[in-house]
Amino acid sequence: MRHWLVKTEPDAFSLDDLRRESPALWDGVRNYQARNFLREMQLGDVVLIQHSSCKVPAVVGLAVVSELALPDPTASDPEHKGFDPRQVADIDAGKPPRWIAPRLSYLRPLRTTLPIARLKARPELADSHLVRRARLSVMPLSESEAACIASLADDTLLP
DNA sequence: GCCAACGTTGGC
DNA sequence: GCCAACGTTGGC
Repeated sequence: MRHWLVKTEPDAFSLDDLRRESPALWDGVRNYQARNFLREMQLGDVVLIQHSSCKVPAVVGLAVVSELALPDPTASDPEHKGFDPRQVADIDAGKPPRWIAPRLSYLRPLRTTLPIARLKARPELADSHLVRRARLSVMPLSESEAACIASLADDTLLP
């Protein structure tokens, strides 16, 4: 079982929104590195939800991967902001969809929410994607990184 | 709202 | 295939 971290803007879709709408399609990813990580997700993997572009950016809760990478419907919708005509072309050509979305099921809030600033200060996380890769919206956590976060959050990070 | 750190686009 | 211009993300 792997741990992942995903970012979401709470004004658009918060952890509470996920709780109410669980399970929810995690759509809208339009970055190839993030997409590749979405492809690697396995059923039962635990996903840390991080609120971004808000007052206190922080890891706030947990979800679990409950359905694997589906074609992202928002990429096929011309009315949608994330529309990408190449998605339609891929599907018409019988190719794997360019943009995908897993389904995530709400688990729980962290007992202790973890502001990003606090995580960035931790030497154990200095080499993590979280600290090193700006703007990446989906990333894996190593076992040691997950253990560090589990300790800080006073949570097992287990389903 | 600023701006650094990216990723993407398109002319050549 | 290079790279300048441009757009976006997201912490601060």
